Amino acid sequence: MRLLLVEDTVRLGELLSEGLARDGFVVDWRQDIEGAAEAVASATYDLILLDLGLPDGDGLDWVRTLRRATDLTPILVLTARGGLDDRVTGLDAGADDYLVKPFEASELSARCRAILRRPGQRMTPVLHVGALAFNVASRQAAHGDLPIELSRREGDLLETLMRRAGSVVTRGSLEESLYAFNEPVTPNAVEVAVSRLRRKLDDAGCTGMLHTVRGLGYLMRDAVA
Amino acid sequence: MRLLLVEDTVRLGELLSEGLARDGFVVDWRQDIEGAAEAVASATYDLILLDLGLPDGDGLDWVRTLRRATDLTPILVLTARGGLDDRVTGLDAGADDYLVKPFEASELSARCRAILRRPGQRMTPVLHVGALAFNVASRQAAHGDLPIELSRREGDLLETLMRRAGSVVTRGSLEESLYAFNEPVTPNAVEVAVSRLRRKLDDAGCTGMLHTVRGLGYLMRDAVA
DNA sequence: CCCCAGCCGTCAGGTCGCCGTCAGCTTCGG
DNA sequence: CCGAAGCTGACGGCGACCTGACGGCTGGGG
Repeated sequence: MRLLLVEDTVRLGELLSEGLARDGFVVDWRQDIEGAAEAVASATYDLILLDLGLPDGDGLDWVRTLRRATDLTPILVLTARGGLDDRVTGLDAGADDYLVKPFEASELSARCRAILRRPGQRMTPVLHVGALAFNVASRQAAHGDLPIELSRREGDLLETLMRRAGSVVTRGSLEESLYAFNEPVTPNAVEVAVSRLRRKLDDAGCTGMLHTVRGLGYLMRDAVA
Repeated sequence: MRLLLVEDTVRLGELLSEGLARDGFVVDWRQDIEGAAEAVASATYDLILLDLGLPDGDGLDWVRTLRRATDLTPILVLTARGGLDDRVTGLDAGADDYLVKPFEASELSARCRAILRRPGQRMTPVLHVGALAFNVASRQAAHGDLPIELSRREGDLLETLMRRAGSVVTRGSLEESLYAFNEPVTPNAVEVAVSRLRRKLDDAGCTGMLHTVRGLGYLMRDAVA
């Protein structure tokens, strides 16, 4: 789960980035609308956290721009203004939810999870591919009744692959969803992660579900002949 | 997906070419506007990556020229100048997006993917010819329900043939869409690729769809008696 | 604070599939 | 029946991918 945090206060930005990262999110942090627009153009986010009152423009205008461009990424607005009017304006502009400052980092994480879990959103609590299941909230995988212990990366990887089960996920695309821009990483990192995940799946009896598509990427699908 | 990279710095050009190639793009790299214009005249690109500040002219002028000639290939401008004015000028000239240096190769790839995925979809997700289908995104082919495993080249080849199904595609034209200029290749390479593709299609039951037109090229069409 | 354990990114060496080349064969037109 | 065009089996180099080993880092005890 990759988030874009747009917040101009350095102190707060750092704090929130850390808190969210600690809760397992991959976070890109930008400090103005220009930077945010750039980030959105370069990567796909599962959620955008947007502070209003940015130095280079009105955040809500940006929301409208995004929506006009048919970008449906959920947006959570963070603001000090808590009045009902502001709230309505925000939701009208196309935001999905509001969180009024001040709040705890942990509260923010919880709210993020809630939005991502929302009905109609992309997050089903439990993903299934054949006999393989992955509980997104608890980060637990299982093959039938047999639980599979996964590390954080392995879980993230499995999640993205399962979400796009049946189609090829490019290495670049995986890299994008596993790492923020400020985490430089060799291309090999993804291979290694896949290798380790594959081993655990195999050990659990899920053989032949995670395919390599040479020159393109990886493909998750139910083991069919 | 074939890209034209226009960048005069040798070091950077090499780096980006490699990075993009690694992410599955076919890349032609030119170092000046003259070379770029030449390339555009002789091949069709899915995206142009244009550095400004080239030795033989202003890149933005070239963009305007292209647009005036109704060439709508998406253009991503790479530049060190990040000011808002420059940005506006670039977009006004007809560029589709801006990426400010310095950036990572992986970031560039991501941006390319984002642009290519943009609405306006120049690309039908699934091509059909008779019972034969090819999913351009997942690079998977199928005859009815039976999936057909294709290598990268085979997929590229099938894609071009299916896109022009019903008309003869010359060997030269195939060569152009499969290979970048800097990949020297004997004419026989295409024949071999066709041969291998034909075998896989035959094995999957798609007999007699891929015809040879002696002296001209190849023709893909539904098998009719 | 130190130590230990697990995670994970890096590296290097090995394996293997892809595909371009070649050469010999087949097909086709005249 | 000849020559040119096209086909295809064999081969080999290259590079993508895999994986075991290593070590920096982090988080949790004690």
